[in-house]
Amino acid sequence: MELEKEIKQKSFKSPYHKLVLNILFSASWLNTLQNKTFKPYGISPQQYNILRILRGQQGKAVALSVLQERMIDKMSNASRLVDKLLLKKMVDRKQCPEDRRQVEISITEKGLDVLKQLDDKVNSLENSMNNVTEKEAAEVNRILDKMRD
Amino acid sequence: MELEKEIKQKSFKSPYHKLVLNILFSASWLNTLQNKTFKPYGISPQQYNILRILRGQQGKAVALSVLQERMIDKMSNASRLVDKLLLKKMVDRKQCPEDRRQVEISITEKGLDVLKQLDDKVNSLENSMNNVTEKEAAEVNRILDKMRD
DNA sequence: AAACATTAAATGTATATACATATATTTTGA
DNA sequence: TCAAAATATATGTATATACATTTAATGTTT
Repeated sequence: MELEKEIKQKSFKSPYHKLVLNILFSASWLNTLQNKTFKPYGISPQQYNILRILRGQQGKAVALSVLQERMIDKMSNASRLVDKLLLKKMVDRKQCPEDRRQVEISITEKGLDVLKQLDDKVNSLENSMNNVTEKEAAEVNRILDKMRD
Repeated sequence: MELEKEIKQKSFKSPYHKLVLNILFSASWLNTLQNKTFKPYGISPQQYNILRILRGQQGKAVALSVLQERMIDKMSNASRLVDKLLLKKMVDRKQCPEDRRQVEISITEKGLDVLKQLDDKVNSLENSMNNVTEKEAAEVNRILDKMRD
């Protein structure tokens, strides 16, 4: 739906102004969808993000700092998010023997299982955007990448 | 910068998958910029959003529910955000006599003054996206609006 | 008009975010 | 080699978000 209607604003002072609001609004919209998807499994979007990064490591443990730099939201607190996942036994954490400042995080069977159950739902979330063509998606990606230069 | 580099991911399983991450990442990026811009004035991006909506009313007071439906982030708690702005004397709040359930919020001189000081900085934030053309911005707007249908 | 439903806003609570500061360990270099 | 700098993570704190529940006022129905 047009952003104008979503936030009841008649017009924007420039396409750039609308762009800023549109990105923020769309992210909030996606976040709400994700929250609803993940909630039944007791995790948040950022916790899901961490589990996805860990699964991408094929069972290998990675330092917390690696998680930090790969997360979508760099400002979120990886240390405490890992705490939460640890309580839910979805990740393991152990001190790294070579450098005892570091901790190494890996995903557990339970974590993998939760991700597996979520895979279909996450896919259908992405498929629900099928009114956008692949070409259009790629175009937005190109422009957003450029915007952040 | 390419999202692939920003979150150190080699590739994405589809342009749609990248699109979701790109919107979330770009929103977080914008949010960080906004936080830095607003912080010296003691307000958050959502509080700024409320002040902007109120300024758009030409001094007229509006019900809290009007703020709610015009905010970018519908999930944020307008009631408590108004509390914070009230403490900083940037808005006024009074009970509506016709319907005492409602409260009417309006922006104060101090609120207008803060916005005025911020106008230039917000403009230059938008101008910093000048590597995106107007046409490209409009194209992204069109596609995001369609995505949320 | 009394009972019930609806609406507007406030509040409670758990979690997350933003950012500053602290702690522990390793690295560097005088 | 030992003090200082750098690094990795954890913690503290204020605010914000997500969402359920509560409170107060108004509307509706019979």
